[in-house]
Amino acid sequence: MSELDRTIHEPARLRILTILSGVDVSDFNFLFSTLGLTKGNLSSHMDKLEKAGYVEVRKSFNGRVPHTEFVITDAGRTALSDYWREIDAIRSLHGKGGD
Amino acid sequence: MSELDRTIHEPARLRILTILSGVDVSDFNFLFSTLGLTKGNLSSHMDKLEKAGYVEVRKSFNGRVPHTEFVITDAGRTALSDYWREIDAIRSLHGKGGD
DNA sequence: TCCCCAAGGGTGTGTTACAACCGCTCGTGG
DNA sequence: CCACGAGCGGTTGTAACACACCCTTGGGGA
Repeated sequence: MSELDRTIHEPARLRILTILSGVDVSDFNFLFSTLGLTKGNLSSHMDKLEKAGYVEVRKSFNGRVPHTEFVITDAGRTALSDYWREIDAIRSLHGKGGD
Repeated sequence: MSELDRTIHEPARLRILTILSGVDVSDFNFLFSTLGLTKGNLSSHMDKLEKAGYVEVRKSFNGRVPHTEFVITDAGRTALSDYWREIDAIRSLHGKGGD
């Protein structure tokens, strides 16, 4: 009965990871405006994802303006697809006998 | 950006509701042994599901032995399928542009 | 030139919510 | 009288989210 990965299960992070799994790279502002989180909140979610090893954070400079980009890691991809597998497993609990 | 129903999103309750959606009726002991939760924990989850109107609790007596059964309500079924719809929506965020 | 403000990208704090566990209870059957 | 079914209540710990604030840079106006 492997438990769902709580790092991923949180809706905000699930959205983030799923988005990242579909693009090569995404920047702070895109996620910020897409997700409707506060910057602080987004920042701490990204922090958590980075600490879990699911995303790589790339800080660059556009001239002198800091620019933060995020890339999903292999571990992140793996964890995400495991997560979806788990979700599907739960979904298919529908139909078990139990009376 | 409708938010996921947190009542359902909790893994234990997601499993419970999904199981209930596939059987006519399920009793306390079945869920207890299936899910591997403590009784107190299971009880409080069921309480939350009942308060949300997602399950109906049927307390009967087998002779004099209390027997508790749970049935998913229409509201529960609706909320659950909405939930799966939402999950699918998130899942399909995969593929949005954002560079 | 100086001033001020906005925007990018955060940090730190506090509140609120809630999951999970434990111990207790209360009734019943053996 | 002991165990079991079923559940309640309290506690603990953690986490999300908001909010307020910070620092830096770029740009506009007087």
